[in-house]
Amino acid sequence: MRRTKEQAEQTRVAILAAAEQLFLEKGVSHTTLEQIARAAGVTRGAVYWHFQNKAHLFHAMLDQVRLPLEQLTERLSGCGGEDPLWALRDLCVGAIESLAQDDQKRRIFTILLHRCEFTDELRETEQRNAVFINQFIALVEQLFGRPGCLDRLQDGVTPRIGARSLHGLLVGLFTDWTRDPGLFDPIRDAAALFDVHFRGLVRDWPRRRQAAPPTP
Amino acid sequence: MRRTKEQAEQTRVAILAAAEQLFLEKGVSHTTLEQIARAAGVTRGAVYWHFQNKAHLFHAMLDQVRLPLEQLTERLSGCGGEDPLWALRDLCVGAIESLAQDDQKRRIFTILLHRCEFTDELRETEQRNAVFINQFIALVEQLFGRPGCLDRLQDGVTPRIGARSLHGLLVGLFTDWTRDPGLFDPIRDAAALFDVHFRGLVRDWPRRRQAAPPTP
DNA sequence: TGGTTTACAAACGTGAATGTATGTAACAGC
DNA sequence: GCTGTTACATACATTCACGTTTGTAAACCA
Repeated sequence: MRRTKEQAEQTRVAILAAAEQLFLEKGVSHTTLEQIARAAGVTRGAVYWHFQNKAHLFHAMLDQVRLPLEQLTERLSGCGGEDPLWALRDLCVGAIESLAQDDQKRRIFTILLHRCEFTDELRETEQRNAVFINQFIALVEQLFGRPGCLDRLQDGVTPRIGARSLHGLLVGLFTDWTRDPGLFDPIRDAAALFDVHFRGLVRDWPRRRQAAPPTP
Repeated sequence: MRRTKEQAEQTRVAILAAAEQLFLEKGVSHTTLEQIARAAGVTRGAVYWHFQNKAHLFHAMLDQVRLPLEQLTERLSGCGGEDPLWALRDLCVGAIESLAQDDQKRRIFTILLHRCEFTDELRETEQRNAVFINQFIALVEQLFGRPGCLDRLQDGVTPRIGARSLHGLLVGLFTDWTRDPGLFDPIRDAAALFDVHFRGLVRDWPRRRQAAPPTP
């Protein structure tokens, strides 16, 4: 019984959703395509029609969340008139907060950090991941090196060290919270968790964001 | 051809070493006991004699590094006459530095962070891991709350937030460096990476460790 | 409206990994 | 020196997941 194009797309997302759930519960390599198909209400035939194999399915799943994330990061390099250090801080805080608000993001990051092994078959996914991370670090490092920022860094903090420590904190908080969502409350605590670090990075880091200067 | 007791122990460590190497290369669930056995120069019979199954083998492998780690952490709660904040800082720096010095530790942590999925069969391992992490966080939180420390924390930094952010940084640096050992040099950079954070945590964090007061 | 292609379902063949059961030679104790 | 046990090797049975192939009804198009 052939479906219409919309129905086909519907089963595609059903497969993706089922995979997401099962990967989260049982781990990527312990989840079989048969289980995914059954959970999506189809057979393995449908899975193999929409995706080449499990690795491609996994890749497609990650794309749902990586693409918007990359856009968000690129926005930093533009960074209009406002303080780029505050923009960076807001980006970090927002990233943690969004974990609590966006259930799909939470699931997918939990899978990425705790439920998959980066081995040969996922090597390509790992590479793209590494590229994104390196771009982020390079961007932050370059941001810290800007004339308006560099002189605001604490003594002894180089752009290189600052970028790497900040990314470490970001990744660590992602890892910790996805492992145990009870460890802290993203909405309430994210700002404080990063402000600790920014106070170590930036001289005279304000305790609270000062009001924006009135735009004439 | 039965072996003597020492020889038997020798094959046991050979199996553990082979598993360590293969888990690192191919991921835990993508490594078969047959491959481990061949790499160790034995057959699956030997593996099943020494270990109940792959999960128990994995568990035994982790014990090689977790047990000394737990001792190290517990030493913090004692924390003799010296400044407990500096002791904590040294513990963190030393943890990162030891990654570069101890190859086995580096391999096992890489496996833990990037080459295994915490699923049903490793649930027990995951639990013990979580217990250790929670103990570490609780210990740091309690340390920050001590009379001699609490008043040295920066305004707005609670023991709760301080402990969680510090652990986040620690985990993130582990994760980042095991993913890409070229990202920074543990020996050269570990101190700077943590000092950024400690400056955000503690008031008047010294740029360099001042000489210890002369012991009378 | 008839042929073509789509979107799957069902069936097939295959290799591989697991756990267990059995065999066996040598060590360790008496 | 005999025996029970150890430290494995070998053989076996079973299950399971994968990839491919074939079948098919319905949608899409001319």
